[in-house]
Order: sequence, then structure tokens, then C-alpha cells
Amino acid sequence: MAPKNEGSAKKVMNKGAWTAEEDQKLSQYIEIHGAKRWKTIALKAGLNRCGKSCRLRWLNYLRPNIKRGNISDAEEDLILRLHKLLGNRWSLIAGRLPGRTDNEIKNYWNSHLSKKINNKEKTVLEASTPPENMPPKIYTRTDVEGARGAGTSEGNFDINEFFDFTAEGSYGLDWVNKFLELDEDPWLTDKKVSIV
DNA sequence: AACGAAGTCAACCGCTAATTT
DNA sequence: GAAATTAGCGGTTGACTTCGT
Repeated sequence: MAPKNEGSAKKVMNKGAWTAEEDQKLSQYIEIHGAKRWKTIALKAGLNRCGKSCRLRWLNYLRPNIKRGNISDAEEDLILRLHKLLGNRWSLIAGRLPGRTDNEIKNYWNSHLSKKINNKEKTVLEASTPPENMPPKIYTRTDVEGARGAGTSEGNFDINEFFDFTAEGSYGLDWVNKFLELDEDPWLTDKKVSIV
């Protein structure tokens, strides 16, 4: 990507692909001062970039323990299950896959999995059409809570609490798997499932 | 070999939420 | 409590690569 020149009064920021030199500057600065206040980081590290761009580069590429390369079958399976449960909440899904970023998972979903799903759905729908009068399956909060076994008090469902995984281990997905086992009906698609 | 189509993925954009002043 | 600033998220874009003809 070629840098754009947007106006002459404002200082023109670099845009597009990062150079190895920029990466090094950013990494070095964060190593010493930590990853806080991205605007300041961009300035102090001598990067002609906006803070937002620095943050993104760090989180998606430079951060330690980033896993790069092919998504394994186990990871793919996890993504599929979590997406079925959480929808396009990429950061939450990424949170369950150590070393993977939300951007990477989003890209992987858009380029690989969404097609897979579409094809699968087509095949399934052709093979087994649901009975005319069968209503879509609606999960209640009780279903969800029961499946997770978290024991949230009745009438006090908190969606944020439900999706808060911070207290669990990276692969502590038993409750998710239990939950997903509930909708084994082959014709059931995520469009037909909703939590009310 | 050449060219267009399709696929991939890093980076940007716009917006909202959270935090700080 | 209000305004300003910062962080984070998801959708989208566009350059580059790969594939098919």
C-alpha cells in the first residue's frame, strides 16, 4: 500500500505495510515502557504512525507468543463451535485460542469457514428438510445457564457475565461443548437458534 | 507465457465503551 | 457530572498471491 498524502497542513502519517525498522522501533519501545498510551508510544518511539496503527501492529503481529501459520483441526473445530455460540465476537473467540488474534480468526472465518459452513448447510438442508410445522428451537436463559452449570440466579441473567471467560483456563470448554451438544438436529442452523 | 478471477490477509476506518481529567 | 482522551471491537478495503484458462 502506498502512503496517502492527506492534506498539507496536518503532519502526514505513514500508512500501509510496516517496515522491519518500524517493527523494531515499536517492539523496543514497548519492551522498555510497556504497551500503554499508544499515542505516546507512536510519538516517543519515533514512529510516524497513529497510535491506533501501532496498537494493531503490536497486538496482531509483534506481541510475544503470537502463533503464526496454519490453524490446526482442533483450533478450527473450536472456532466453529465458539462462533456458533457467540457469533461474530471475534475477540472473545480469540480469547479461547492462545496465540491467535481476533483479526486472524476473523480472516480465517471469512476466507475458509464461512464457505465451509455454507456448503455444509446446503448439503444438510438438501438431505433433511425439517417438518413443516416444527418451530425453530429457541434456547432460554435457563437452558444456557443449565448447560454451563454456572448457577446464575434466576431472573438476573447478565450477558457480560455469561460471556466472561476470564476466570477459566484457555481450553476450559466443557460447558461450551455441553451447550453445543444440545442442538444436534442436523437441520438446525445458527440462524434458527437464539437465546432469549 | 499472459491474463483475469478468486482467494488471502495486513491494515484501515468508524464506532462504542471505558477511563482519565 | 461533563468533556476529553484512550482502548478496543467488528466491518471493510485493497495490495499481493495463487489458480485456472
